[in-house]
Amino acid sequence: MNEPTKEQNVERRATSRDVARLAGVSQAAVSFALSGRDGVSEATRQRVMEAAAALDYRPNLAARSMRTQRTGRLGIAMPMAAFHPLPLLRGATGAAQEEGYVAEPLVLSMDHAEHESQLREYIASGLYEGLLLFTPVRVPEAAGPRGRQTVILTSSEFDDDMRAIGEFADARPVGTIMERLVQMGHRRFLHIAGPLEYPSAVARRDAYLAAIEQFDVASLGVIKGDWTGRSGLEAIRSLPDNTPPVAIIAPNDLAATGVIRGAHERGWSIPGNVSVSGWDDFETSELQVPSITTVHLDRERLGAHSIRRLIATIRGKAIPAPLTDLQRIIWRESTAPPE
Amino acid sequence: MNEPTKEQNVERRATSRDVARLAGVSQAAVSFALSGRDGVSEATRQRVMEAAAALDYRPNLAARSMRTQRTGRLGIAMPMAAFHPLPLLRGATGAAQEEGYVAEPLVLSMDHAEHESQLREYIASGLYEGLLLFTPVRVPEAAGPRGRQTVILTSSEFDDDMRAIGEFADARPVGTIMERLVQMGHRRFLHIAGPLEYPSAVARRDAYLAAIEQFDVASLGVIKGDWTGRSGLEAIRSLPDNTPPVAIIAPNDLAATGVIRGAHERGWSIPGNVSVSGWDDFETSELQVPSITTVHLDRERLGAHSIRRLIATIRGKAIPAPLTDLQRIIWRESTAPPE
DNA sequence: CTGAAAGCGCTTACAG
DNA sequence: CTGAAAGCGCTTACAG
Repeated sequence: MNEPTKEQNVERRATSRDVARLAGVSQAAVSFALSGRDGVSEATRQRVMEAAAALDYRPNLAARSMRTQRTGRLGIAMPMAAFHPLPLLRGATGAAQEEGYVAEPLVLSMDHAEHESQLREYIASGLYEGLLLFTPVRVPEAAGPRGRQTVILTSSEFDDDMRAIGEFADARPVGTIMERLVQMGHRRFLHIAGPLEYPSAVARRDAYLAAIEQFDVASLGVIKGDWTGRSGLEAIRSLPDNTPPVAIIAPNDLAATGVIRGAHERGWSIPGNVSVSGWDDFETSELQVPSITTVHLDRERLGAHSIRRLIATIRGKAIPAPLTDLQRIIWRESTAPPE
Repeated sequence: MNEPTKEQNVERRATSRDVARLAGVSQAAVSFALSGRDGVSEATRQRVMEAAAALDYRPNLAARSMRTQRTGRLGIAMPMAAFHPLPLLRGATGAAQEEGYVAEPLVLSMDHAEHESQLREYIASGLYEGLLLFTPVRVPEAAGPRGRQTVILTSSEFDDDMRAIGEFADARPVGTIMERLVQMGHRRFLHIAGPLEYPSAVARRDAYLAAIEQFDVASLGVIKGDWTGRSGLEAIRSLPDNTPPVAIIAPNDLAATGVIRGAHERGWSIPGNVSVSGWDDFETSELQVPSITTVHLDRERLGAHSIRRLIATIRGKAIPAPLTDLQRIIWRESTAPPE
């Protein structure tokens, strides 16, 4: 541990005082100019900007945080099993930075049962002004430190947000996929649902049931799964031997991969006897045999939008308009007319 | 923007002063007791601990950072294309927290050419005491702010670290896999290498070549790939029609998936005509048909160890002993005796 | 529009 | 072993 005063000898990072000195103005003027506040002449603002650039000045976040009583930090809670978290994180951190925040992922354990206590701890730490939750956990109100609330946005709110575009906006690709499959000649469907704690899983199941009704086709059932590949495999194993050709709507590409394996086990051809669609567009999905029809999600935009929504909530400003065209269906070999 | 003094009215988070008051000691005693430093009696220490617990006291990190002139932040730079980043992040953040640091991922763009400038920016920001680099980028010395160095640990150092266990420790599974394949009857091998900017790709290629020599078998070549599935697909397409049964060592499961698709295209059976091994143990790998023989990596332990190594370097302390048993070969359907 | 000053919460050298 | 004090760099109310 060095004594800080010693380090004064070393060349140190420029402070707002240094900028003020170089620009020939007061430290207050620097602060006002840099934050874009009124009360400083254009000429002064200009000189401050130049001085700041010349010194490569960057505000000390710790000092700002202490003075403003805000941490400037946002947490993004996601279960360790999350798929493709990096694009979402990149979108989120980029959008956060534009607004002067730092966003960091809070990786929750594999065991879903531990999520609530982990989240409580993050809230209690008081480190985060806001939390984005990509796990369906009920968080206690006012679990934060006394006197400072942590703003929490849950994935169900995103789902609601997306749904706002139209009915089942988030799950709309389900209907679109089924419509096309019906056009191909499919008359029998099966849905493997995700865990129903996830609003997105509920929305997709509801979209599935709505499409069954709308297109007047048969549903062989809705099997409750859990996003895993095993749930897809088990679903196929549970079908009777005399199952006729069927189109399966799986909750993601992993479960779809399990479905394909299960069909192989039973000697059913894909897509001849069984068509299957996934969700998420894994990197392997376009290469597997058969390649998997899936729904691609623009995670980077979703991350950026979610953070902007969180920041708007923190600041009490208007919520940004919901995103459109976030999802895209990719047709591949795992779906075809029934034989 | 609220005026901070107003918030004094609201119930606020306990400070070290509050703890001192409750424990009936000085603020200095609280600081000393909590940091475990000498110069405070056991009885005092006890009272401080109790008071801190009663008030749910947590030190204000911004204030500490300002006083100590340290940010307490570590960055983990990883390309957006990284596989399974969350377990590694969880291991890293957990280990960082134990040492009083906060570790955050810095997600670099898809375009490798941008990595260097992105890293320069992170270093120049002065926000990070240390950086862990999971991208093979040469970073300029002393790119950090004047007077405070950012400690940087690159993935090549991890590779070196792992290799310290024995020759090619990191790549040792390559030799083990090939030995077993030779025992199965394989005499012809092919290696698809990862991009050779990655020390791990070089190590695996070298391990491959060493095994070819050691077991006195034929190598059909080393094809330079880039971790993508396409590189596996292209590798197969480039082989002549009369290619005899061969065992392929792919750089990861994604490339192995490409190999399998390529073999299908050409009408070659897997694993009859072509055996293939991957690396990384994707979630889909055990479910694909055929399931993929692979190398599983304990990313959580790797993340924790890498961070401990970084912190030890920052503090000028002894580097922790290298990890063993970080990798595990998983034998699956994609490898079998040649037909 | 500017300058001088206060204070966020912490750690640590210093005097007792 | 304790207490009083300084100071990290910032933002902002206040007086001019």
